[in-house]
Amino acid sequence: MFALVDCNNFYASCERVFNPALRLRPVVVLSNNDGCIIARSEEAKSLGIQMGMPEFKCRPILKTHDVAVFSSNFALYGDMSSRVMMTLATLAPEIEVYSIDEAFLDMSGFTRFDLMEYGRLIRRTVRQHTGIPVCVGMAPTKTLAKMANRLAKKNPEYQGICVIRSHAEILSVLERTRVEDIWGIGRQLSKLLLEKQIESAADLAAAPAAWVRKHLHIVGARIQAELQGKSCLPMELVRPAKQSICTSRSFGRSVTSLEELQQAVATFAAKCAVKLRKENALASLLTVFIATSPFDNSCERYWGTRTASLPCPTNDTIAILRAAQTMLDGIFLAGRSYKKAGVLVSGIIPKTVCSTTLSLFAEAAAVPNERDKKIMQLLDAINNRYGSGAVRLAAENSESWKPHQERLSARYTTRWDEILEVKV
DNA sequence: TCTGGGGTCCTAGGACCC
DNA sequence: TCTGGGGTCCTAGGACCC
Repeated sequence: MFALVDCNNFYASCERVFNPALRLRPVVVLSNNDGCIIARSEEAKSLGIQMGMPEFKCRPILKTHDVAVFSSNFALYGDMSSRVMMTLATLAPEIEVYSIDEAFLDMSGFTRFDLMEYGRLIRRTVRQHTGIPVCVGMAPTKTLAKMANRLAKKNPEYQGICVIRSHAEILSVLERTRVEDIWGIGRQLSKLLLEKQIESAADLAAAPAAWVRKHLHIVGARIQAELQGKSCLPMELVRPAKQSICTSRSFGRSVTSLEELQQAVATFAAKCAVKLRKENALASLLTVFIATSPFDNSCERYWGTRTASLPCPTNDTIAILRAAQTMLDGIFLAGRSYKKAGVLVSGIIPKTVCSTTLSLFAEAAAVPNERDKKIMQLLDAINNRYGSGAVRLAAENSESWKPHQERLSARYTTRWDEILEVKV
């Protein structure tokens, strides 16, 4: 048995934990740059505010119903997430942190337990330790546990818990779930399935296996097996090493000059280097991209991107930043209004493996030496202690392109100086 | 005026190896 | 004229997830 524990309206719930006045108000949280709605409390959902809606389009509703609107505060959500996960880790022998607000628990040893009762314990404990409401779904496969969780969320009479175990229970849940609501079936696959009159999860479970293998490939075949109660997605207890790391932002305003783009790209390159060092890894490929707005029809859309291999795998801020600047020169076109840029590092290798492999062109490529490594260590140490951005390269500058973040709440759990702030 | 960010896996096809 | 079998690596594109 697997349990899927999923936080309810996670970002909105985080805002409420530290600001109890919000309990009586609908709450929404915006994406970066205060662009789209990415989280809604139940009250906000029932006002008809859709996930992913641009904020400016629902401004009238937000205003009329006195909705509390927040910029996204990832320092807060990330820390709250780890509190929830730490609590969950005490409630099961194995836990897989699946996303910022979800975790699978291994329930296979709980055969003698009343799982409903245990689900209530999980909910109560997480609520008590963190203030975050969660729902719990339990079933013999991960896909079915996801489905159970969804039912627990959708039907108030379940009181946040849904356990499916017997063959009859599985069948009943499959019949009540449409294909597009199955974990792993997105828009394209739903379309294909609906054309074939496969409309419910029960239909998919009963579809000919060869057809599923052919049209939905291996991923679909696994989903089908899971729906039939055959578990083929095991618990993943350690997070696999990252294969790519991306830092990108939409700009608060349009940016036209190369100089401003350089400042943005420098900032993103430096962020990628920090993330690489946190992963204890080196990157061998670097991608830089810049883009105009996809929504601005008054001018031609431009998406400039370039990828190059680094002379020598590295996580050195200065080396990555230099390479990124050169690549930016190659894709920059004057006379455009840029709205977004980003830096992506890939070809990632663990530091331990690579430290012995030298580039053929090592001498020419200015391999990061001991001194550079020491500088990076100091940089990280200072920023860890005094806050990210306390020390940075002069090339990093967000003056001109800084994203909007006008409704940011306090970082209640990670900053002493903000702990008493409550903005409503 | 205003529209997010960060990932993964799979497949197909080409180039290449023995 | 006839031309096998079994692989790897890389990339682009498509699909999905939160």
